[in-house]
Amino acid sequence: MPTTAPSPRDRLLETANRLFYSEGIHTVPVDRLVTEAGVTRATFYRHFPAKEDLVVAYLRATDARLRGAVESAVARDGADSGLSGVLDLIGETTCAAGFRGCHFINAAAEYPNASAPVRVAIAEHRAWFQQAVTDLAARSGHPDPDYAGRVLVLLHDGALSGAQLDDPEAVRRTLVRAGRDLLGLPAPE
Amino acid sequence: MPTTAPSPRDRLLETANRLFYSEGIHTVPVDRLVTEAGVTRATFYRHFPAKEDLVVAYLRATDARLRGAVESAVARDGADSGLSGVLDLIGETTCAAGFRGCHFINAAAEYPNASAPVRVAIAEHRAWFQQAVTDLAARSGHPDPDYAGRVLVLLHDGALSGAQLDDPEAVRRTLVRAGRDLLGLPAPE
DNA sequence: TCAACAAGAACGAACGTTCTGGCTACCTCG
DNA sequence: CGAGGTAGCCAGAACGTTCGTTCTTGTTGA
Repeated sequence: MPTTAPSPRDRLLETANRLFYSEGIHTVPVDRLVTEAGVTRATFYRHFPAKEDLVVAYLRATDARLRGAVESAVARDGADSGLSGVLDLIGETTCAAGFRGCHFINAAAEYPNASAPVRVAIAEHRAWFQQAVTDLAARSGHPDPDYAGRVLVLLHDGALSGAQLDDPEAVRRTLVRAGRDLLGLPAPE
Repeated sequence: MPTTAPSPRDRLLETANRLFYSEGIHTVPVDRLVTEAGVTRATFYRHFPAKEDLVVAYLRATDARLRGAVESAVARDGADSGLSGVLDLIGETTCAAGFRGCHFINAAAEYPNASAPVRVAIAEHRAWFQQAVTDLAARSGHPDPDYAGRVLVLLHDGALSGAQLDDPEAVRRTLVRAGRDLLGLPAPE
């Protein structure tokens, strides 16, 4: 039996995630969103006062999904610190089909005003990730976890940009090797 | 005596560089461009058949400027390989006032179609930079210049994204330290 | 009965682009 | 030298389209 159909709001969020990520935000009109989500304009504006509110909701949903993915990757690493799992996760992400860079960096390019709600959501996501990898570095016994965390963020951002514009597989290999070198992790089997 | 006034085309390019970079491309209408450049619409469309042609010209002009900046940084390094100078150049760039990330990565976020002329210009710029730092790594005697070049691009892209969204000075320090670690350069004085 | 939704028309603003008309500088050819 | 043409530019109106947002009406299900 089919599961219950997702609510209009969820369909809008799912459509927003697909279209905003693959085609950009300003280039996707409300028309496309409501058509492909199978809802009417009235329904759209009942759930989101304006298009920008959907953008923020889209980023927050993406943030929640990524937090879950990192948690899983860390858990998969078992007794290890989790840093290796996070490196692998980034590498897998950048090589996935339809990959088009970082949801948040891309959105920031379209919202230059640093105090816009969109930018607040971006800043919150980045602050979480920075803290998460710094904690992992500390847990792994790295002598300078703050530095290690910042390097991981640097490599992460660079990989997400490069994998979209250059050769994704080469970027993935470089990321994993450089991450392990810089963090003092052993080479993979 | 004042130098001769720049041509309408040059004023358009200069205005495009300023506005596109600081506010994004789709968010800046042709109205703003012609008003702030002090030209008329007719003049605009005489030099550029469409807005997208100005975007491409803006990216190519930026590309030329960056090539010159890297050349100067390498030359400043004197007898050294030039890698140190390039690292410092990136660090200075990311901390400059009005910095808003990479011209090319930002533009790519607004032009998802990988075969668009804008994306071609972006690819050409990235191919040049990749080759340039790889050459420098080879000249410095790095045992694996291809790997070193790719790491430098990774760090560069990450720094440009991070400096815009996080603490620029911390990003700069992390970039220089990580770059020197990987390249086996001595720590700065 | 009421709130959520479908369907679609409608609105005002903003967009990229084209057009009309007049002014000025420069080149050409007598 | 000087008349006449040509090309580049200014000023601003105009066009057709698309955008984000609102409104109207009718239907469904709790």
